[in-house]
Amino acid sequence: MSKRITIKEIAKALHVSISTVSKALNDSYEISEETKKRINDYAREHKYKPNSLALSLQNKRTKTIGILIPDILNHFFARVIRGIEKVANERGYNILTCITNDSLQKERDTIEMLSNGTIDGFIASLSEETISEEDFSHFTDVIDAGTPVVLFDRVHKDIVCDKIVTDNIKSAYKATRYLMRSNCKNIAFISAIDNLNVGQFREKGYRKALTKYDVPVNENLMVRLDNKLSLKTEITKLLKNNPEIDGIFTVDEVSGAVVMQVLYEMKIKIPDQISIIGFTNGILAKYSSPALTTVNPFAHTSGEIAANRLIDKIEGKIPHDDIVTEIVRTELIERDSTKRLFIKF
Amino acid sequence: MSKRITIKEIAKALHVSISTVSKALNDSYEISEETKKRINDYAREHKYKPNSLALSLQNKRTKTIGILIPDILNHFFARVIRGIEKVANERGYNILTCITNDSLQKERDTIEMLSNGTIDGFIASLSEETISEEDFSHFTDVIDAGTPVVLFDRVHKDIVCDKIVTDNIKSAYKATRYLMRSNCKNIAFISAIDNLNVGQFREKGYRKALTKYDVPVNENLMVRLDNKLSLKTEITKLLKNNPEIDGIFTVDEVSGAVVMQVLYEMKIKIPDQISIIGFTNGILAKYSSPALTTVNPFAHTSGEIAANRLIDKIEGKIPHDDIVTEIVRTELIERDSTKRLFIKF
DNA sequence: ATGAAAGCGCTAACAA
DNA sequence: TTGTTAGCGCTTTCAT
Repeated sequence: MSKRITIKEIAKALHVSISTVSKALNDSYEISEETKKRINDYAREHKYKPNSLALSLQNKRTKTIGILIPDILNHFFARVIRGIEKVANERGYNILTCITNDSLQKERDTIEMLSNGTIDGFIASLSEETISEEDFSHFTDVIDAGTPVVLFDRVHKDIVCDKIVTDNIKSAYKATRYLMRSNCKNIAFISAIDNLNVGQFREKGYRKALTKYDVPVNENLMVRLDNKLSLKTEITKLLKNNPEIDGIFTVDEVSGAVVMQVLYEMKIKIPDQISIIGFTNGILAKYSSPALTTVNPFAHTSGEIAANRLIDKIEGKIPHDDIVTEIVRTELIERDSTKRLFIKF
Repeated sequence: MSKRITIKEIAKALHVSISTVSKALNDSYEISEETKKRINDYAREHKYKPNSLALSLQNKRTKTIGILIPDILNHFFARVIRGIEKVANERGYNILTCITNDSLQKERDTIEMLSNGTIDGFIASLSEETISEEDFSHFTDVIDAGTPVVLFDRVHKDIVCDKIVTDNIKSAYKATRYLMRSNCKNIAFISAIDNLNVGQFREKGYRKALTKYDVPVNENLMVRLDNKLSLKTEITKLLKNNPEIDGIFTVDEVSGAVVMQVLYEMKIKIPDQISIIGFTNGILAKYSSPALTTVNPFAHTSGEIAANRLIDKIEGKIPHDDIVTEIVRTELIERDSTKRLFIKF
């Protein structure tokens, strides 16, 4: 790799000892201004860069944090990464992004691979498989070993660590209520993430809102899938079989878009005939036709919070046993797939 | 950080020397089977993991590659990362993802930060600012220092290194030709990336196709912007002023979606009245209503090629001065925003 | 077959 | 104010 100059070479060139150079470079009070200047000048001139590996080996910290996300094509995760990246950067940390591809094995391997001094801590969102298999030993192991871990979005109660989650129930509740207030009487529920607890929380919020306003929950109006494979078919079926539907709440990014595609094909007018609210404020929502009203989960903020929390732990600013679950609020972004309301949301 | 067991501790516990342990763990022929077994058993039992920092310091290689991308929310880049991640992983490398946010300074800082032993090589796509400022010293410096660099998508001729690029001219040519073959007579061109060379190549392809088929280029039918700020306004203006438009070729992901939004608002039928072909096969294209016919740049493949190339260089399988520019072909994905053609594309 | 010692690049306690 | 030395965790000659 690069033929960089080392402290040793500077020492030799300037006829001083290695430690003098080290101290001078670190602006130690022990070294005379004159020597400091000589050394620093020489260092600058020869583009000296401390070897971070050696530093890390010494300090027992690498100033990098490992991020584990199930999928980088998911807009929510991508935004979270951005948030993490931002504060990591501000606080002098690098991020090491790893994609688990929703595989338990990959998640395990990655953690294994990185917890040998490569990273100071993890920020992770659990893979689908991990959640369904309920195997968390790889996480509990590193946590037990003293590595700080912050989980976000897809978390699990059996993993004891800091967590950053979206206020799923409440946002789903509000979204559903919004549809009711805009006069929808038959509100469908569509999920392609029924296998994830976040999906179930959103369902809970949906049910809660209906119940609260004395609307009986109609199970026929609910599509609950574990993936997007049969999404289009199921949605089409739902709409064909239930022409009374006048509102739809979708709990994942893709479902919203697919609903709009089906409605487009069926030539159903949005929001005149059917109103839609989606979840996740990604490009899909923003750039759809019409633009989709959606719950915005503040992904960027979540990332920032997670990073700050983790770094605080790493740097010992927060004791290890101080464990919290932070709930990040959401907002509803009103666009053109719902009728405008003039009462406060 | 984690209180892992070290080679030294194993040595002490088993009353052997450090080097014996090291050799045993590396399955050296010098060590007796019996000792090896004792040591390996003990290591396994105590979950010994070699400290990768120490290894890297020793070997002068870290087995991590740094990725620099302008924006993670861009679907193309996200897919490239996936491709890189895949082969990196297969070949035992980690990836360190850094987002430059299209800032020259950030790009410079990141390279600076990582080229001190943290990474073995870079895979990068230039930031907008870097391209417009034409300041590449940070790249040439690391390249001169011997660090392998592979550039992809947004590259520049003044940086001498391996490059992986999409066949922009040809794909734009084909897309435009496709529109002509589907009987479009007045094909508009829309770009929100006029500041990038990739955008200009696509424009070149568009012009080339028209010229080739003796259609005069009408500059009034071209919208060329440096960003998406006024995109919607300009597109609306374009369509209002030029009702003869019956085909649109957009060269970036967002433009395609915005065109569809405008068309939706203007109640223009796709593809009956206007056909559209977009660029970048992201979710936006796949899930729009109607689904967008688009040029698919094989982002994942590009990532794989870049990673393989870089690792080959790192591992010395390819000499440093063997420099290539790999052109990755594209495909046209026919969906519902264009009329079906029955002649081969 | 095993171990002592040097060294990767750096810091820091201690000596001078 | 400057230098010596040990050590971070590991590999690798070179003895033994």
